[in-house]
Amino acid sequence: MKHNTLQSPSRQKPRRENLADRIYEQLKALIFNFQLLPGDYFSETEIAERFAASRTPVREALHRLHREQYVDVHFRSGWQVRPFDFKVFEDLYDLRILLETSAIERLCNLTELPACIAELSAIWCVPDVDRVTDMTLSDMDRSFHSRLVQAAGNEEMARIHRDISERIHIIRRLDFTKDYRIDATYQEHAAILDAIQHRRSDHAKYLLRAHIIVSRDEVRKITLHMLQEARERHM
Amino acid sequence: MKHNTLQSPSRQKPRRENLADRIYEQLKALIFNFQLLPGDYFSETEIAERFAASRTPVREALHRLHREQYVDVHFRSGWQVRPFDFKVFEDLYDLRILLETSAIERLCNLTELPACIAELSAIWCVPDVDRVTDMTLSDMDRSFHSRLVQAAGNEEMARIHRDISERIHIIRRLDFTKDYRIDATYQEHAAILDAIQHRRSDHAKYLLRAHIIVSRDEVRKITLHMLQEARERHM
DNA sequence: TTGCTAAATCTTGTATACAAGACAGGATAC
DNA sequence: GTATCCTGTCTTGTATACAAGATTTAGCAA
Repeated sequence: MKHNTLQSPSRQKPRRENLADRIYEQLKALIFNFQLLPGDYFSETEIAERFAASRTPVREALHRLHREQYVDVHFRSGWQVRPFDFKVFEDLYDLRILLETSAIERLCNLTELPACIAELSAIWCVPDVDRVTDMTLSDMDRSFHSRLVQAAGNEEMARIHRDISERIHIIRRLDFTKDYRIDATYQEHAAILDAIQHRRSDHAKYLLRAHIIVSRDEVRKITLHMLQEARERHM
Repeated sequence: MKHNTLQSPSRQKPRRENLADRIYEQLKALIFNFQLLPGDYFSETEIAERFAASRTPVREALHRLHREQYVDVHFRSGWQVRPFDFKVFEDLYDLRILLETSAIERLCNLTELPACIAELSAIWCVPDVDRVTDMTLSDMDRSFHSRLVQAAGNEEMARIHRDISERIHIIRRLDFTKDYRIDATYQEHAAILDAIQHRRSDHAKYLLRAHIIVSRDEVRKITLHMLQEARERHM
């Protein structure tokens, strides 16, 4: 193979929108919205017809979703939305706790905190009346935790944290339908930020762990509830 | 879209070998062996001709390598082996330390250790003469650390640990060319296993952290050395 | 009704054709 | 000499055709 037959492109192009990406996003949305249910079988042709595209970009999107554990491919027998696996979510939550407490540890060892922390405080450490809700609380919560990890400066940890947060998000959203969690979320985030700003590492980690475990337990209940409902539907 | 137009395939098929997977592996090998150098540009057609295949499976392999951070795609301007980024490897090492110390912590809290730990001891806690070397030390080392994380029981952590270990492996292999590291590796692994078996969590974590940091520093030196050589070649 | 066989249908995997744009190099204007 | 524009070549992105096999279903026998 000849090397360097291509010249170096002058600039990094902004990866203009392509069909495969669009289909990827929309397909993921279908899965997130339970329009494609865990366990459902479908074919590339079906998806291609639905999006008025050819199989090529659909395949690219599906293989990407496969790598990200959302769907499974069966050789010459179609695709399947990966069924919920209870343990996977438990494991992902534990991994989140690990990454986020590590981030807190690192942040608390800094003499000067990144500007990002002050920005988070401006969002979360506010009286009730100043609370903005242009995002859903679910998205705001995800953003809070992601930015916390990002602020610690390890890009790889941040990238993985984003990925697993998104995977959890499928089921996590369902939690925030309950109003009483809104106040609690604000208070808990504010307390965590406060502890970080006072460099109380262990306390911050303790608060965060408790905060995430509440989520995990809620999700556990939701999962059980969904399984129950699914069973009833099929009886 | 009609749901469930497909019936459930009776069995999980063993995903028979396909061309895209083969090309993916071979392409990764090319990158690992520095036959494709970081920074090199190439096109899908070149790769396809080299492997006597069409662009379709090549594209699938390349997109997979892209998601795994090995290559970059430039819109209508070819592909590029992602240049080495020093900080990425540093970050990956820190993530490894985090995952592995977490695994040790968990293992040390078990009343009964998984059988896997005894198996590892059988490999690493042996006198010099009993050392087997059917694998390269580099592969054995990777296997040791992966199995340690696997033993802790969190599948997601184990999966991510495997992925990052593989990414580090590109450069990590170069370290084990030095003979004096062989003895050290055996001793350090044995010491870590011993500490785990005696439930000395903090000590095991301390040993492991030191063990990985040595690797990281070696890699750092290698990277600097390679950069130096590359500079000299281009002068 | 039940069980078996074979063809018809449908699936993914792969090769190829086409489209739209990026890039290099040369011609041209000045 | 220098800058600009044009054109040909090469690139990836997308659509489509074909291959090989898995699944289903119709048909038939007992």
